[in-house]
Amino acid sequence: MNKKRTTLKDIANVLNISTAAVSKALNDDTRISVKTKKAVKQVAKELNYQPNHLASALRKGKSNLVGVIVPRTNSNFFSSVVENMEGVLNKAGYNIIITQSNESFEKECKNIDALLYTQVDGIIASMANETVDLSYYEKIKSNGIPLILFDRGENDLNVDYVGIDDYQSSHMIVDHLVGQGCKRIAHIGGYRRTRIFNNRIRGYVDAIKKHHLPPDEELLIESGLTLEDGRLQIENLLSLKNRPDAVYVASDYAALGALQVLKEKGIRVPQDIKLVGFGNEPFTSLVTPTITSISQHSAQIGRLAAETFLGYVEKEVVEQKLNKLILNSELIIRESSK
Amino acid sequence: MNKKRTTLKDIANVLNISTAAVSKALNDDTRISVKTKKAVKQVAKELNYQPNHLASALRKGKSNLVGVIVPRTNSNFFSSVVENMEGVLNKAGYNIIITQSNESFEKECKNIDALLYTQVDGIIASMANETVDLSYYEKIKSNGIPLILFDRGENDLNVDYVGIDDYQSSHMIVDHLVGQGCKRIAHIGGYRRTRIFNNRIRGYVDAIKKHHLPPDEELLIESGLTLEDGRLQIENLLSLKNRPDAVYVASDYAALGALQVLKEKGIRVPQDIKLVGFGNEPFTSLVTPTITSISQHSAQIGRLAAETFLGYVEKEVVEQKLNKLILNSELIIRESSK
DNA sequence: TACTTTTGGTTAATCGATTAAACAAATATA
DNA sequence: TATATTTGTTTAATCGATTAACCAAAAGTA
Repeated sequence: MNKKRTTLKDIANVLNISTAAVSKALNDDTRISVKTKKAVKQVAKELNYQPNHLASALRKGKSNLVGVIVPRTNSNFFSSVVENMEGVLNKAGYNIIITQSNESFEKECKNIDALLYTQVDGIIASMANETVDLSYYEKIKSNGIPLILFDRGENDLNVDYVGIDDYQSSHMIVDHLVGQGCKRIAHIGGYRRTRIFNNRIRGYVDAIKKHHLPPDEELLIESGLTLEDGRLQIENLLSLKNRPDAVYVASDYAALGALQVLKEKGIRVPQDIKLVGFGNEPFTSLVTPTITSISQHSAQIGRLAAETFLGYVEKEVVEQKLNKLILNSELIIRESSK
Repeated sequence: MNKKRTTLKDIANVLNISTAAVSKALNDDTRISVKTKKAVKQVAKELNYQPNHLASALRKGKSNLVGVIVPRTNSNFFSSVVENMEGVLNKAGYNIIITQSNESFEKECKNIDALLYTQVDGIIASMANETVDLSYYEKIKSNGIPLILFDRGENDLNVDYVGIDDYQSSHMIVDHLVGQGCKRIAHIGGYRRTRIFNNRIRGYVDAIKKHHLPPDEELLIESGLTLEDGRLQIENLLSLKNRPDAVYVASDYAALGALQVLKEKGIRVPQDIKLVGFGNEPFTSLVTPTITSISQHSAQIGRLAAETFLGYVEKEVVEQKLNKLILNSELIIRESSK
């Protein structure tokens, strides 16, 4: 019934003043008397006035909306990143629109279009695995709104980036395994074309060298890092004449797949082979044995990405300073590597 | 540099026609000549024209945005629901705004305000556990936009609802356990005040009766259903003189907690005690033993909720027919109960 | 007193797209 | 030929909030 939302005009009519006065009163303009302000706010409450965002955003040329694109929200990492991002942005008066690419390039493009169409004031994104064509991201830049990438970010784009130090993380893992007495450490990694996986591989290779362990091509594998990939690649490693005594897997899901196979074959973890994952997904502490993994400080990544965005919109001067924030990760040591 | 987005006016100027003609051409109005349409679309592409959603939404009084509120996106259930919802809505020309309540009533209220402020055309929500005060949901209704609840929905609100048949699900579980030879089946449930948990409890009690098993108050426990709660309550059950031979836990997380304790104590699952969870979270098939659970058809719930919304906005006549869609669930039998 | 400031507003333009109403030119119909 | 209809477009109003520019009245100041 009561479909009509109350507008500034309705309030103005009640008090017999102009809509401009009402608008200013609600925004606490100094040129409006305390008395009028009180009256306006009173009537606004009575009529259950809800400002029309579309109108004000249109007029002000600013929507106070930030678009967020993630591969999927269904991992702990991304959901925690988003939650913290939202906390920071809400406090600054922004609301966020979360979209999922489902790891699909096509969906990601659609999301970007939808967000631009909604006139978001900025976009914070983590790219889909598939994404290699960056023209859609260029589109964001050419729209003149800030773009901040996190976790998965091709930096050829020349935009801000927040993530962890993957190279350094690999060092931590190898150091730990060597400390546990391992001499043949394998790495089931992602594909080199994705920057973060390339960095993990580089870190692994350099750390192996650092410890004067014999490098062995057979011990380094690239894969898609799904659970299935983990199962498949551990089989390959087990079929070697000279089996590894430790496996560092660049994703928790693949690590879990590897663990399943090891258990099925009666190979004891960590006694026979030590295992380390990456990402600190909740299940790593739920399975038996619990899996050692790298925690990516999702909360901090979320906050920093949000603050980077705010740095752009809150400053008058749009200084195009590039921020590349590389955080340290943390090695969570659990049963699988002790 | 190129901060100015191109507008209808820019296109109109290039072609020396009115903005009205441009608008109509882009919307394929029949009164515009094919020639003009072609020219307009051509120029639009050249100037990289992006329609301003705020302006058109303001004018049309319709934002083509649907707000979605979930407790958290980080479970497989909700993320799958949302994904499917989005699929249906996108096809109908709607974009969605996902918000998380983090199970907090306060956050939920803020989300509702933010969504209304953004002028969404409707809201699809699953309520936070905390939520008992429904005034904010009333606010949505009084705004005149459709409200559809799923999974967690207090139906006193008199709004549409999509969910599974919890009562029936309990029956399936008990039937299955009885079929496996169990005689003392315990239930670690949620709090009765939440409708879905109450239904699960009712189903459990009635199914026990149906099979002529002796009802035992000690075997029915209400709890918060976190992993910790699962650990705690299984301890209670184990300390009984007469232990249960099966435990039906109303959440996978709590079931996992129970499983951990059972394993720690050397009690074999399923040989000594059979275990069933609820929700079919991915980890149920990852842990050892894999956990039998109830799958909630998240994809279907998402699609149906979206379609229910479309039913409101696409029909001219706003018939306030209430839809309560109760779907059948599916029992996924795994190692823990065989 | 005469002029300047301050106070507290009002008017009107604006954001960009849509659309009802108007209208000129072309075409059809009687 | 005269009138009616169709085609293709323009004009102008509109959505609701904001804001630059303006103005009248009250208060301050020389």
